[in-house]
Amino acid sequence: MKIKIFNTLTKKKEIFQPANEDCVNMYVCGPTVYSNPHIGNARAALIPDILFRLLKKRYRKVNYIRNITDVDDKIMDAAKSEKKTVFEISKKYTKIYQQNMSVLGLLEPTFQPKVTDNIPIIIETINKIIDGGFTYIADNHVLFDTEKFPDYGKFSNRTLDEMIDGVRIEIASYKKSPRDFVLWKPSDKEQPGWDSPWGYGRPGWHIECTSMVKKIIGMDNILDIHGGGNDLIFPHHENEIAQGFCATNTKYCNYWFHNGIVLVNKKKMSKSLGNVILINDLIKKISPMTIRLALMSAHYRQPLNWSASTIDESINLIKKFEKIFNDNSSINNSEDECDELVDILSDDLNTPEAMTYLSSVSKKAKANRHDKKAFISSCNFLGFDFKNDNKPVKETLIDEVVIKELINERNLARKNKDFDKADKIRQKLNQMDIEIEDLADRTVWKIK
RNA sequence: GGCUAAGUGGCAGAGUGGUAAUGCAGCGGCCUGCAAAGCCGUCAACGCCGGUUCGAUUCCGACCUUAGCCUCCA
Repeated sequence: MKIKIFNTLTKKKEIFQPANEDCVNMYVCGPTVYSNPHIGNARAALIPDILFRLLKKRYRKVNYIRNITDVDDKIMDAAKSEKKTVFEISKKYTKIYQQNMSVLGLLEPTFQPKVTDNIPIIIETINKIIDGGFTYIADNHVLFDTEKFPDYGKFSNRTLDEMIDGVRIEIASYKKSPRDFVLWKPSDKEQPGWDSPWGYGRPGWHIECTSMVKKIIGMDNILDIHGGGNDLIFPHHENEIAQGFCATNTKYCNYWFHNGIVLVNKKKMSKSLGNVILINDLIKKISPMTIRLALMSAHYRQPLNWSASTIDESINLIKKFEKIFNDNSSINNSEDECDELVDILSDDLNTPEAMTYLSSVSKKAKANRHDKKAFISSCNFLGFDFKNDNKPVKETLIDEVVIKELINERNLARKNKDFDKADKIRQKLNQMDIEIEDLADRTVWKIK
């Protein structure tokens, strides 16, 4: 089984070959914990989740690292506006993030390092970069000198001239070049900070990832895979590559993958447009597995347009899957008959094709045991969990007793051939957002 | 302005050097008190202009359009 993945570094689809067959290391940029996670955060976590599952199938040991950035100016701003400490804010949103991801059926990463737990290694990494002569100090900041790294810009395919064309950037006066970036910056007494060789301060934006990678995989080892949203290609990952190389004088990472962003009404989500969709809001309306499926409906490198029809189609499909899954729940829950699915996913995580496959095998599942097993084990592999409460949160607010009484009343009316009354009751249930379905021997209901 | 990705039926979305999956919606039918679900059948598409080729939707080039990045961003 060969896993192919599009490598942003080479701009080609490549066969994945880890540095060490016995242990694969993958790092993915996790959230900065300053607000509620949105559907874009979910996509950025779900794609590596699928890749993680695939890698685990193939390799004995996989270290999946997803960081938590818990020091950042945005967190400081949030603390101010919520009138809480930075620590309270980061703790609160870390918890919500992890809960949200777990509800969506994501596996826990092997490591979830926090920046605040890793200040010593960050200082050590900065020291190595300084020792290599790639930095300068200005206005109490330690800055990375991009002039000293000739490959700077290669990854994101940018030159200084192009960037100056952008002109919208306000360049900090202490920078020698606009593209230089901060490794360490000073904090005042009110701000979070740590003592360092360069005074009391805190790490810049990019250095934490590089440092935590190196801490976990070892300073001189090359990372196999690094992922993140494609809006991180520049400057974040460009800067990581520069730092990562300059800290150890070795290649930083072999394979880079980037997921496309989530669009809402064909526009990127942003607070200013007011179109940010939070996981917490979404799970009130639609089930977690519906969200999971919707996020897989587009190929990961394409933008995913989130719209009413995206949701409707996912709801329809997941209903079918759930029904067939539950009808066959006696079949064991292993993942050992999902070879076809694994083949599909091995080709650059083709999740839309995987959904097509699931759809077709779900139809055949009624007829024969082999397809039943393939369907169940494919669902398991993809993390579709219908056993737990796969229901929108609003469902818990509904009074089951009342509904059951109405259904009984209606069935009595049907028995007496009083169809007028039966239809009226169905109408009433409809108004309560309850949809009913008459089966041969009973009536089932669900939330619309 | 520069860079990147993409443009496939009503919508979503695979895929391919020899005219193209699948899902939703639509239409017709079976089933049903009626619905729903299910099943069967069915209509319908490769942005535009050139080039390469026996042949291109697929390769190459120009153009148009859309989105993203170039500033914090998943």
